[in-house]
Amino acid sequence: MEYPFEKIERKWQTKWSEEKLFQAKTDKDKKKYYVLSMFPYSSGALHMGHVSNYSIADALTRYYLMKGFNVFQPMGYDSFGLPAENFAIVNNTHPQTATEDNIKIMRGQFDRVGFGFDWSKELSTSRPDYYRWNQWLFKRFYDKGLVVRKKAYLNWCEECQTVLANEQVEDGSCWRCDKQVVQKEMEQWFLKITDYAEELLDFSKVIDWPERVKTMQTNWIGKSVGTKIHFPVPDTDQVIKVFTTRPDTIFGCTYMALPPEHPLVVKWLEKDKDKPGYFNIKEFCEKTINTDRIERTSEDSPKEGVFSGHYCINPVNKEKIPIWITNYVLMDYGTGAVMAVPAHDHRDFAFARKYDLPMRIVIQNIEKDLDIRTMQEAYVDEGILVNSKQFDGMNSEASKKAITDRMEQEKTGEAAVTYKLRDWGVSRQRYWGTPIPIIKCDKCGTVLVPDEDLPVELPFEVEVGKTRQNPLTLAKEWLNVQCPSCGGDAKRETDTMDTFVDSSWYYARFIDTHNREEPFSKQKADYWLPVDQYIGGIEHACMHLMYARFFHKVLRDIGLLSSDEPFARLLTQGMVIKDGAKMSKSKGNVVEPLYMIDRFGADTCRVFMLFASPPDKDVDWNDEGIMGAFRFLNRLWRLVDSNADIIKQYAPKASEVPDNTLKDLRYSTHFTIKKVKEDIEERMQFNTAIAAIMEHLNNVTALKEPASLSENEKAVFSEACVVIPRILYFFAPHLAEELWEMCGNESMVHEAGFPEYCEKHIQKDTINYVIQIKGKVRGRITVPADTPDEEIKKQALEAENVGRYIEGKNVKKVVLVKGKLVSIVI
RNA sequence: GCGAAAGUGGUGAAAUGGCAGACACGCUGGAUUUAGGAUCCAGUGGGAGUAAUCCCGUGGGGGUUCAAGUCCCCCCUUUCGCACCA
Repeated sequence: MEYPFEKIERKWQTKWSEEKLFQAKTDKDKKKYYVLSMFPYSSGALHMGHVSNYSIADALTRYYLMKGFNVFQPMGYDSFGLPAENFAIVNNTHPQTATEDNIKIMRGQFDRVGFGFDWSKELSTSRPDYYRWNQWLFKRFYDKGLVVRKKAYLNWCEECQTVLANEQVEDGSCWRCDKQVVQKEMEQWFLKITDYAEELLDFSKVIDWPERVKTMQTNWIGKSVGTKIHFPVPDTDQVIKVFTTRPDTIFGCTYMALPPEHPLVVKWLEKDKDKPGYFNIKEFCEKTINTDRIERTSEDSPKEGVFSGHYCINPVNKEKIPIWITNYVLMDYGTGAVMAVPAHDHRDFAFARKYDLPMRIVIQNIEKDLDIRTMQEAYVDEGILVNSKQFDGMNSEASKKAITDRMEQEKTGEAAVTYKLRDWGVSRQRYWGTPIPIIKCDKCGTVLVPDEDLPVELPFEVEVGKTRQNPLTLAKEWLNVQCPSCGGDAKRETDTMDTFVDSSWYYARFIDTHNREEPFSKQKADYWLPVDQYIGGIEHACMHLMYARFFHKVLRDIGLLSSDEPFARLLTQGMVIKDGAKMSKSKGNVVEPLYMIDRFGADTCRVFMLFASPPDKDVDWNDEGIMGAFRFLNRLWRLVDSNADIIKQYAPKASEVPDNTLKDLRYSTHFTIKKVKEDIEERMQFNTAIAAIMEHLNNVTALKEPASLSENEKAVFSEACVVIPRILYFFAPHLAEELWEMCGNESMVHEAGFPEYCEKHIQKDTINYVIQIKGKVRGRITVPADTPDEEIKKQALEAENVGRYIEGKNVKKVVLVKGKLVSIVI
């Protein structure tokens, strides 16, 4: 009843594996196509999102394989990280054991779906032969000055007991466990991604990335161009530098705003103990620093502050202005100081009104004169300068440059650029990650582990989860080492690397997984990279994808490869949705891929996932929907199964048959080839390609009793059937191979290549024209394809049902759209 | 608040400015019996009509055009991202 998918799928999976079909070899004479799906976390189970993602990638892999490309589609596991450690704690096992077990399970599941992965290049980031190169690269970054150790206020997750990068904080909560993140001052290792901020803004070297992702990264990097202005503190050698995008408002600056973390404020807190108001200031600073970051930086939290008792000098007019300590200035943006211009900035306005600080209008609105006494809000738009001495009368735009130029001459300021992007803190206070290859020696300070001592392996014998502490700090044998420099007693760095380091260059390791001498050979990198098509979820737009671009550029700059970008084309695939929500255990709407494969086969699952919606949109899973895909494959099976003899005998003869035999079916055959090719290559839209194949199958099965056809007709029928495996291969590869064999072929489908269509079979000799009158369809005619334009128009005017609309009316114009319609204007 | 994307039948969705709803699900009626989540046939946006045919219809309102789901302007809704960024 149902086609024997289980037997078929096992048979062809074995065959592909035996033939090493997907094992890629570096071959300069062949055009390469590197397809990569974001590798999964080693959770131990594939979910529908994976099946959807990998079905897209596999379709492309097999399509380009058929087209004769040297395709490469590797797979591996992102296997370091907190969940494994937490799992191990709960289940009283070891993260390594749990991870390796999970990988075995997942590999088994992958095999069931039959994806064309090159398993000879498999990697797993938690294995020393991978993470030793994390350490090696960390050292190269260090040598280049891209690793720094800084003290900073960092996002700390109490639940996970670790620091998080800004990118890993979502709405103030940990991206892993959802617990509120707190601020904690710590010393950390940072990678200087900000050194590459400018280049990361440049997307000219990628071929095709979604605009959305480019915009998200651009906003995240947050470049702004402005001026740095120096405000000296009288009677000291202190200078407060501020960054502003509005130097045109400098004459309106009536106070200086500093955050409590500002070094000057910290200094004052130490030495001003006897000054009046000290207690107040100290209390305010402590309260503000301890306020939750989200609460403090939320736009609608009230602006508060306290006068510091100190003043500074506005360099343009030498005015003495008070310095306020405030809760609305951030230490880690710009210079950590703001020149407050209440008349022209919303925040400063609110603050000045609250504390009754002076305001001065220096930008006049061209349309409506501003008046301090009546202003309800700051005027933040640009305008004409007033109260600005020699700059009066200039417009904002011109004055920005003029004022900055003047400051540069007087050495009181300079043009400057700042970014929102912060350096990437990579230290994690947890066990299950790459050890940072650093030794701390009391005598020599920070010493790098020599290359020949890499990898620094994670000690296996640790007490994971016994305390809240990082187990590495308790692993005495591992922790205590000799300093490589002086030979004295020293200790290892116990922080491990953020797992995003692992995924920042794995696409490059894949091309040379087993290289023991270097992370990958440059020669191979220059052939295989960049990845031609990268596929994964949008959630990585500002994290993984940006880190990987950063890494790639550094790899280039240290001479390991030559390309500028890691991923030439990026597809962000949608999520799998069920009952209006993302599948998740907590919602109880999870569909297990293995259950579906058991019931309907891997091919049906793939076809359904690809058919349900275009790849970049969410897929709506519904249990009825998959039946449609299953019925389609069954109908196809029955067609070939019951006509195999005819197809075997007559398929080779199709090209010799007169063109007019079963013309419509022939048209369907060749048109479908064209449609599938264009949908994949030009639009990467698999749902319409599959719909076209379904439609073609409907056309073929509309022909009843093929056995009673004439010889020529049998040949055309056979051609129509035998083409299907070749255009279905990348969606339902197992069934396609089987059908192809049933049709009498000994080769595998990809060897036959993607079929060519014949232009002459998709030419129609009669054409249907729609006749529109005032934009509405009022009739139709069928004319021979070679009918002259004038004749078509003439016939259109005479057509049935048209007469009653144009009778007695003046026909002003007749528009002919060749091959489509005639529009009559009356 | 700022920015981006989207809004089409009962459902998932199709439509280089050119017949809106391909393909599929679901549903209705019929055939068949092997009673399976089977197969086959017919129908299926709303309304009027025996029918030919006609009217209405792509979130709402304007506009451009012989012709608009598609292009332009305004508005509404939803989703996503950013959010005191000086």
